[in-house]
Amino acid sequence: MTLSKAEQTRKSILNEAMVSFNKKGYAGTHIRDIASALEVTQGAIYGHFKNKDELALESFKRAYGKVGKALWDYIEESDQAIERLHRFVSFFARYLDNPVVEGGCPMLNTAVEADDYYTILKDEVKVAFGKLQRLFARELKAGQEAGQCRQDIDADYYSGVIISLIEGTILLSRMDRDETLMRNNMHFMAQLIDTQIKQ
Amino acid sequence: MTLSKAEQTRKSILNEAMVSFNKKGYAGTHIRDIASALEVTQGAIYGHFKNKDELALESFKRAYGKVGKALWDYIEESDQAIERLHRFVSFFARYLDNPVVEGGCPMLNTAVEADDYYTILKDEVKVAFGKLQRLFARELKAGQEAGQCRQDIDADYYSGVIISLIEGTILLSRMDRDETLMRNNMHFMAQLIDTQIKQ
DNA sequence: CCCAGAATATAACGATCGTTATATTTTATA
DNA sequence: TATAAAATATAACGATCGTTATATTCTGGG
Repeated sequence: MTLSKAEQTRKSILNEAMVSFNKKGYAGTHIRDIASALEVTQGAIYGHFKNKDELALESFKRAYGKVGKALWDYIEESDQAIERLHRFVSFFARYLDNPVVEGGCPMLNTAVEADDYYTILKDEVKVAFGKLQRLFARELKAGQEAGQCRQDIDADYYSGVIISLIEGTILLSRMDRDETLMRNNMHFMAQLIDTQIKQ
Repeated sequence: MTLSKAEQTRKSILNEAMVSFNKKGYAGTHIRDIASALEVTQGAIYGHFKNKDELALESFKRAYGKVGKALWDYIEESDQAIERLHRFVSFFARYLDNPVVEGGCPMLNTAVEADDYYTILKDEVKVAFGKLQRLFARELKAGQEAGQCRQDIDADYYSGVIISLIEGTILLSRMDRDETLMRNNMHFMAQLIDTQIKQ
């Protein structure tokens, strides 16, 4: 499992690019900056990636893959349906001070910039959001089957609400670095789980 | 109130810039594109605005000013507290197909890109979000004074939840142009007002 | 209607962008 | 350890960026 020299280079490029794209966006990220930050040349980058588009796409995939894995690992620490839903939500509280990828939520950041133009990137963002929504819905349905969640509620409905509220909260709370909004909204979602979802 | 020739030019530049910044962001917007779209020269633009930063700032102010005015006009059509809260929320349903400014919510778009770098722009976004949050909270408090909203709830708490959920919903629903999420979340917020806020 | 001053056009600057052709160095293997 | 191939460095390309100095055109008050 030891990486070759070239694979290490590729990985370090991808890591640097991932952070840069997440912090500065597509248009604000420049190949030269990534190269000089790593003390390699632009030629080295183009040896590993066809062009900026491919680098951006791979960077985003890596970014949301990291988020998904960290989220899943956190959820998996419990095997109780309600607790797992609480963990799904509270996981994102860390996005204020210590996001999985520097610069905040990659899906949020990429969604905004990719919206009208970069079609390939936008399609990948849709995939990522789809996975996230299905993940919460699946957990809720599992809770229903386990008799711990109400049977008369629509899992997809609540999944959409929760994901929207999480992303909105990350956006707003990052603006003024005040913990109040994050804490309030986390409390609201916890209440929502206990009063409307919990059996 | 008739505008001079020069004032008309300035206004048309600002309008074009406002849309471009809202659709393509700061880094993705170029002075040349604005000039050629209006069939004026770059010199004309620099005659009216000091530089790109000033143009971006003025554009954002104009953009969220438009949003605020349209929102306020819509709310003002009713004088019943609960109805006004419902209008506050439902106003943003239009952001799917017909946003106030082409390209979606200016606050959402600008917040993401301005987050880590463009300090002046970020400060203005904070001002805009602050106004929006205070507006909802003020309406809720008015409802409390009128005896139409519960006395034991915190207006600022619910204001933060609602604004976050609105912005998250705009983000998510714009991704796949599916009306379902927008409709679901609008329904959720309406329920929230009727069951937790309404007296 | 004239003409000073404002508005706009022209043209170019230096910097920087993404990308590529080619030279050099390094790596992995025989 | 020799060597072909892979990885990386060098250097430059054309395009485009924000900005500005200057020339020209237009506008509104006398």
